[in-house]
Amino acid sequence: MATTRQALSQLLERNGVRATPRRLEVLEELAQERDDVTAQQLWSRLRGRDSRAGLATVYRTLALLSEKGVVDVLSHQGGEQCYRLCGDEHHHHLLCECCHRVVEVQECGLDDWVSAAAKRHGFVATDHRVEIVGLCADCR
Amino acid sequence: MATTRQALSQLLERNGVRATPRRLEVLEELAQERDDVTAQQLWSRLRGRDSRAGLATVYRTLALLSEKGVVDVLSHQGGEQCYRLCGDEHHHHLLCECCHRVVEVQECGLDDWVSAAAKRHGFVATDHRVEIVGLCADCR
DNA sequence: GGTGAGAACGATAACGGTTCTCATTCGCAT
DNA sequence: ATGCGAATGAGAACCGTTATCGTTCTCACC
Repeated sequence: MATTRQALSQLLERNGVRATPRRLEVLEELAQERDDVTAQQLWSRLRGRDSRAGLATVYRTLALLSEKGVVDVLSHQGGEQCYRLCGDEHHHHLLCECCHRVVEVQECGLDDWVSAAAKRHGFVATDHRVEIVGLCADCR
Repeated sequence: MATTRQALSQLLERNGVRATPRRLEVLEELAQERDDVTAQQLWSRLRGRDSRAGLATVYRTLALLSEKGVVDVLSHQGGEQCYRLCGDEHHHHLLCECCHRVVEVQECGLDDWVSAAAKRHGFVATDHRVEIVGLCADCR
């Protein structure tokens, strides 16, 4: 994941989001996370650094970024929302049920299966989400 | 979906849940829903009938039933939790993005793909969830 | 048919994550 | 420099959910 200010700023502009200092701070922090984080976690980490970003700004920024497709939202079974900076392309997620590690699965190849399953029930599929839950290499 | 009191009562007992009058009312109402419903929706529908079930009881019952695997929980992208009475077997869901209809997809057949994708990243898969979003026959 | 212990229940308060409000500050074009 | 609209911070408000607690119900046992 690109972590320079410059690259992150371009990432924002490319997706039609004005690159303000606060948004860059949020995005930069997000880029350093290996796994997904909640808005509150992100906020407290920003607090731990020099940033004085308000909680509302963190929520606003994350909502904006997820709307623009810059970050992924994982709803994590009823708990709070988790955010993660992922690649632009279509992908799915592997979740470790032990350490909660999140890994992207880039190779999808499920389009045929998805549209067949949809067709069988009279649907036309426009999107699909797959979450694989399991144990990562470390937790096995 | 079986809708007789008797059948629903057996469904509860079979899953280790005592079949009390309140729980039967909740389950009976749930069995009449075509799509998924929130706890509050279910509660107000029960209110509309003869039941005086409390909101807390509805929440408690739904939590218990989902824990025992009797009902499915759909997290529906950040909003509130939705509940649905589904079949016992492993299945996935088709969601209509227009009318929010929910249809079960019984045929999975993704196990090989899932374990291969997991293995590729050092994971061992224990479970997976698939949601297909699209348009149903009526909304097309 | 009572009786007692524990589970279930209803009403409502409490909780926690998220969103809204509004006054202030900032960014940018002029 | 200046003005205007967007962005921001602090905290209140909101709302779905959970906890509390006194009451009621269920059911095994007598």
